Amino acid sequence: MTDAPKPNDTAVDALSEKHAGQELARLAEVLARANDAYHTQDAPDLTDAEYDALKRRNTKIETRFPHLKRSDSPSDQVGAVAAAGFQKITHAVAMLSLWNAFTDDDVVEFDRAIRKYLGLSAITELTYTAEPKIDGLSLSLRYENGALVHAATRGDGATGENVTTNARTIADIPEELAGAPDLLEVRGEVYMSHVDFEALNTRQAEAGDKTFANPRNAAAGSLRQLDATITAARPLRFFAYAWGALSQPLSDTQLGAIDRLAELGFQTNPLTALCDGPDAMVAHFRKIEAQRATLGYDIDGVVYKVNDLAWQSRLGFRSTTPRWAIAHKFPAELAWTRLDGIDIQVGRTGALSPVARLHPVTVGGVVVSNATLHNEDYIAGRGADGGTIRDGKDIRVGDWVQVYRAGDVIPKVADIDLSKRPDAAQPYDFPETCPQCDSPAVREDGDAVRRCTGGLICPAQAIEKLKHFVSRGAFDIEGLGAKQVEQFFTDGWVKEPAHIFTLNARYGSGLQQLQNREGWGQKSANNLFQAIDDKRQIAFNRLLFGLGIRHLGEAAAKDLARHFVDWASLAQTVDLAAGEPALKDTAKAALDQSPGWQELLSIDGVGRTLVHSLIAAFTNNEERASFDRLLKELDVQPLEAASADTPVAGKTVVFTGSLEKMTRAEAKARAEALGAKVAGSVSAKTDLLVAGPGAGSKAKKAAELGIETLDEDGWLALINDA
DNA sequence: TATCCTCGAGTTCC
DNA sequence: CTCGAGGATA
Repeated sequence: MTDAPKPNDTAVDALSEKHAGQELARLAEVLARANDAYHTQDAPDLTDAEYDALKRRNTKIETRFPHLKRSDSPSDQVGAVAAAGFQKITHAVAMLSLWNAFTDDDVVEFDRAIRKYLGLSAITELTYTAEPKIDGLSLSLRYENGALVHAATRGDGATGENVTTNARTIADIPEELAGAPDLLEVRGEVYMSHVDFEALNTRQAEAGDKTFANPRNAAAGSLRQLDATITAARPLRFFAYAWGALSQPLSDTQLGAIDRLAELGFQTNPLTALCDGPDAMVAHFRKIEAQRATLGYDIDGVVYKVNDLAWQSRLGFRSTTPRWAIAHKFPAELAWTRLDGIDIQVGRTGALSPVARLHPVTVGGVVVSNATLHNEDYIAGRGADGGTIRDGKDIRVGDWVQVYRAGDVIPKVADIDLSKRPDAAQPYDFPETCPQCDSPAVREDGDAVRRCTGGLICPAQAIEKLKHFVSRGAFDIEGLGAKQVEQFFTDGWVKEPAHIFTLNARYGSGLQQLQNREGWGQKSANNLFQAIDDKRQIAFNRLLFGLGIRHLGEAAAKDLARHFVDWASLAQTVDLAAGEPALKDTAKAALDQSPGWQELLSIDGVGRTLVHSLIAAFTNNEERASFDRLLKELDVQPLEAASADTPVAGKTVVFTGSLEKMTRAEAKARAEALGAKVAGSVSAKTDLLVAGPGAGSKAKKAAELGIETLDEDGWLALINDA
């Protein structure tokens, strides 16, 4: 496959405009035929490498003659896949992201919060490691009995892509480890040095291939090559800085563990230091910042971690980040450019979101042409950022604006140069009707966003709702992403979720024929129908989340699914509540008159706003009918099991009195990590009371209700089995 | 009632 | 990733 016929690259430069047009037509035809062969038969007529080479040639001609790009250009094909892509790997231990610090005060606050959580006094010794945060992409390497068995990208943190073959080509990644634990997952960053990046771009340019915007993209692009021989030719490097699953600890300190990784043969960062507190951490940060330009590779900050691993494990994790680490980021890069226009996007809930169309400008190594403008007040210079960053100046089309990438990702407007404001520039007039459906767009009292009132009449809302329905946390149908949903909607095939499940019956044969030219063949159509059928069995919480009811997110969907078991009982209770007067406050006798509301509000995490929203959705005839049509197609399963198999899973625990071996926050977090629910007061629903010294009324009440009660040691003994 | 924390919704670029 | 708002808590 590697010695596929090379397209004649020099010829592209020599191509006349006329011949370029003909060549694009030829490539469109050849690639379409290849796609068709790939999707409809099991025997592709081109190898992957040949296919890639032709596609690259096509892109190259399009880059040279942009106006010749065809409407059926192979570069825009939806279903066109050159190869199957990478397999998924589920991380044994999730790869989390880090909480960020932007100021010195944030670092002091980090230290303070940790001391508070652990119950340490201000003078107890607490040291941290500080190391540069490499701007690359994280990788997890799994070694069994000293041999590398697989390498996975971070992905969404829970599941990544299997890039083992590619990782093996990186010199810094050992194939074998001597003296390592039987099981060891090493985590670190794949990156590219500045010199290697420049050289690679020069080579790419000479070969007529695309160049990379920055070393990070070059590293990411190189690691995710389907052809490992390409990865091997790219100068990637690797720094190890953490670990996942282990059969035995590497050390009892963070620094010790890093040293151990170095002994095992990994590169570790030489600027890693031990700091005895916030002052030393900030000092090290300044030192690294001063060396930033001469390091030879990109970094975007400094990472601090609690050095003592026993303390790390006591601190544990918030939902997506560890409590024992933080990334201190360098100030964001800024760039000036012109604001060419303001467009309004309409979201799933009807929210009108203004987006800045910018004259393209490079910020932090990436070309930015859009930026979020949040909402009406933000443009007018009111609201949080408006006041503090740009002194309340309003944003006008034609302005010179300074942009930055918040958290190095989301482009935002930081400032405006009033001296360059065109005389004709007018304050932005925020639309009061939906730009998509002309329905009135209203702002409710105290609300920052203006919303289209069109509901499902509004095509934008309908499409966004469908995209949400097929999204990852909801139905997650393979092969049916945002692009496909949008296409099906415009074609009139799928107007609501139920239509996805009747697609085959209604358009099965039509789909196979009609879509042939657009990248769908019989094979991919069959795959899609199979993927859809696979999701007819769906967990109740995923269904609820997928419906796209306002304020009903992933967490609330789980809470409801846990309480109601099935659709019918939820619907019954919501219908009941709909017939009752809305509850204004929960402490009144009115509760007894509104059993529906009472039941819903009794669910932890469900408040009045969500109940209103549920009632609105269930009493809307159109929406209710569409729910019913959908349910006919589905086989709804109970809530997905959480961390089962712990002694306290699913139990409601209450802590009272003073705890001596851990703080309250710590106890709560540990209990929740084990699948328990922590409540504040004892009721009939309480399963277990943990009472420390000084327990008062709660212990008494628990005794009256006959609830099991443990002291702190008893609790620790119980959970330590887990 | 005020304060803290978590969740939901929206966004960009690769 | 960030902001705003909802919900829990003191």
